[in-house]
Amino acid sequence: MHLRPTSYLLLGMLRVGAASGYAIKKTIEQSTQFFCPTSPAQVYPELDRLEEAGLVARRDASRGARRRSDFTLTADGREALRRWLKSSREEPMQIRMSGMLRLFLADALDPEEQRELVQRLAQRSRDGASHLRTEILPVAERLADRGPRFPHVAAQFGADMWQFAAEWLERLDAEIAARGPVEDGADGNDAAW
Amino acid sequence: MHLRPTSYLLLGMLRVGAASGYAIKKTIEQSTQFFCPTSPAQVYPELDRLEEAGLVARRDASRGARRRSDFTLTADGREALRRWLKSSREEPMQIRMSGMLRLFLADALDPEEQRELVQRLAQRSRDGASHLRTEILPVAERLADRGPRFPHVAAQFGADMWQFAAEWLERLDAEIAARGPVEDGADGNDAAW
DNA sequence: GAAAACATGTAAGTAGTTACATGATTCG
DNA sequence: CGAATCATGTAACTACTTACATGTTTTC
Repeated sequence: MHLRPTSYLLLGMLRVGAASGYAIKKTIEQSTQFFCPTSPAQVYPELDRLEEAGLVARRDASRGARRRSDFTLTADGREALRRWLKSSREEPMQIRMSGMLRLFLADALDPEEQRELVQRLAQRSRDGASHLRTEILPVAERLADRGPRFPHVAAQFGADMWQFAAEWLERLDAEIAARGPVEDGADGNDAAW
Repeated sequence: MHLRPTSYLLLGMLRVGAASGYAIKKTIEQSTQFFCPTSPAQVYPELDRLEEAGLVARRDASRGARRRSDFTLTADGREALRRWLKSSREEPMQIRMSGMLRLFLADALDPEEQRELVQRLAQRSRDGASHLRTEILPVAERLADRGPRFPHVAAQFGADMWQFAAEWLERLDAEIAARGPVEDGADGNDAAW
C-alpha cells in the first residue's frame, strides 16, 4: 500500500502518545498544522487504511455507550516510519508560503499599494512567528521534557523562518519607500518575457 | 465565478507578456514552480474558465495547420487581479517546506540517523537556494530590466529563505553533534502528550 | 440544564496530479 | 530524417476540504 506524508504524520503522532483519532486531530492543531495541514476528515479514513495495512493496531476503548478506538503502532508501523525517515527520496523542493504569489504579482499595483501589500505580508509573518512562539512552542517544550524533542525543534525552526521572512519584508518595504516616486513606467502589458 | 490563486497566477502571467497557454506553462516552470506548483493540465482548462468569465480574451493565433490561441487580459481581468492583490483576506498562514515533517518526526531515529537526516535536509536547502540563484534569478533579472520587478524580488526572497533554512539546519546538526552520545531514553512509546 | 468539548464519522465537492494522446514544426 | 520542442488538450485518479450528521460526556 502506498503511504503518503499524512500517513507518516499519523504514525508519528501515535509514536509520541496520541492514542485516538480525536487525540491525533487535536495534536495536529497544536503542532503540525502550520506546515502540514490535515483536516479531521482525513484522520479517520487514514487510520482505517493503516490498520488494514497492519501498521497500527486498534483496540476498543469505548466507555459506556461512547464508541472510541485507541491505536498503537505495530512493529511494522514503527519500521515503516523509520524507513521513510531514513530514505533519501524526498519530496520535490518547495517552499510554499501564503503571500509569495501576491508578492510575485505585485507589479500590477501602484507603488503605494505595493508598500501596503508588503507591509501586510510582513505583519502576517510577524503574526506567524508570534503564533508559533506563544501557542505551539510551549506545548512542544513540555513535550520535550518528557521525551520527543523534535516537535520543539520544528516549531522553533518555523518561528525563526517566519521571523526571517518578516524582517526581509520590512527591509523590502524600506527599499520601496527609499526608491521614491515611480520611475517605473512598465504598467501596461509590455510583452517582456 | 470563484477564482483561485492559480487563476490569479495566470492573469499575472498574461499581464507580463506570456500570451499562450504553452508560454504560461513554460514561464511557470522558470519562475513560480518553487512556491506555487502548477501542472500543464491545470493551465488550459483554467484559461477556458477565465475566458468564459470575461477576464481574458482569446485570439486565434494558429499558424498553418497548427492550432494555437493567444490570450490577453481584459479590463475586467486586470481589475480582478488588482482587487485580489489589494484585498487583505489572505490565505491561512502556512509555511510548507518539504522536509519539515521529517524533522518533526525525527525522534523515531537514533542520533546518528538524526544527524544524517538533518544534513540531508540542509543539503537540499542549499540546493534550493542555488537552484533559485542560478536558474530562476537570472531570468527574473532580465525581466526586471524591461519592467516587472517583483518576479525578481520573489526569487530573491525564495533564495534567501532557502539559504536561511540551510544555515539553520547546519547549526542544528552541530548542536546534535555537540550533545554527544544519547542521554535521551525516550525511544519507546511513552505517552507524553 | 445549557454549553462546551469529546468522539467519530460521511457526503459532496474542489484542486491538482500523472500519464497519455495528438500532431506540427524546427533544428542539427 | 530523427529528435527535440512546440502546442493543446483529455481521462483517470489522488488528495484534500468543507460542511454536515450524530450522539456523549463533562463542566459551569
